[in-house]
Amino acid sequence: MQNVFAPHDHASCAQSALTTVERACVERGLRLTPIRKRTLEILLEGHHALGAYDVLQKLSDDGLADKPPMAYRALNFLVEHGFAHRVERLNAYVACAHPDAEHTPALWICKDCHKVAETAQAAELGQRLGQDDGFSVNTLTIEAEGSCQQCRGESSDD
Amino acid sequence: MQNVFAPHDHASCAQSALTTVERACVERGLRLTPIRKRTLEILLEGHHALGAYDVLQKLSDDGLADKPPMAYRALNFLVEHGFAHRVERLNAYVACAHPDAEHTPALWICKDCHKVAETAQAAELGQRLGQDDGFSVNTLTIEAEGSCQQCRGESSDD
DNA sequence: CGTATAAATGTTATGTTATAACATATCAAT
DNA sequence: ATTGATATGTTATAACATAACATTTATACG
Repeated sequence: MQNVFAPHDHASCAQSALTTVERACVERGLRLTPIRKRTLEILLEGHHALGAYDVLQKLSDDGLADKPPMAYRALNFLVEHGFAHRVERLNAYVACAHPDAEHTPALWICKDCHKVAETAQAAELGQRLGQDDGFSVNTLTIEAEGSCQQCRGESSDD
Repeated sequence: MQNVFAPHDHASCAQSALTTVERACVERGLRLTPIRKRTLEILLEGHHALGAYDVLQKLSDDGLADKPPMAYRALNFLVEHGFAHRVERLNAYVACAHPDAEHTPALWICKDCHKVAETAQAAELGQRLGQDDGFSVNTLTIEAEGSCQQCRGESSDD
């Protein structure tokens, strides 16, 4: 699931993510309008974080949107519902593949291939860290920059 | 140390942080120039994150700097040397009080009082989280937004 | 001392990211 | 069909950040 850094059948990877989101929207009564759907597709083209203006450019190429608020609204919709994540370190956005309810991802940003991976184990972590100091966590951001195994050309037991 | 949310003698808190940084600069051969020193003092005025332009305004009031790059350069100096941290979630900057070598802080942003606290336990955490997936972490960002004990008006065993 | 060189500051201009505010259109329920 | 909520269209501007180059100041060393 989470090794987006490794070679994989990306077409089916993206397709399955899209299908999952489509289903989730039906289930939850959310409207995956053309702009929103296309925005998700754009993010799903690769495991890279895209800036809002990159997305806007592509939406514009498709004749779907041509002004910043349009892209931001679509991106915010996706982020709000957990279909995409904002990468704070990059001021950019990346598609999410598990649109199941709330989740607090940890994001792994490879400085070499610029792909961004996601793992899910961060939620209780924040609660736990905060607890010691009486801090009640609403949202937690965990982002690491470094290099993925593939870019380091190393074997798994390095 | 880390409970900046609780009432405390802030004048001495800020003074001691400044002194520590001054010493560290001498030790490490760094130049704490007037702009840099004043920038740190500005950040130390409270435990709040300030935007670069907020800092710039204050520097300008003091006749020390009046153009964006000046503020950014001073802030970047402080961040590079661990005397301040950038809060990614806020695009803002907060003073650090332990200028001892490298450290990866976890930042706690109270949405009510807007103070930002820092704890230090995050470094190995990143390594550990990454290890499972063969990701080699260079830098780690951990930021939580929520509410501090003081703002919740709760006792410590809530 | 004086001059070379590195570091810091000064300045212009512009690039990049994001939202406020308000108008219009579309959808969904009665 | 009317209404109310949601989404989109549009203008304008706010907020954050840096590239590129000129000038000044500090420091090192002959």
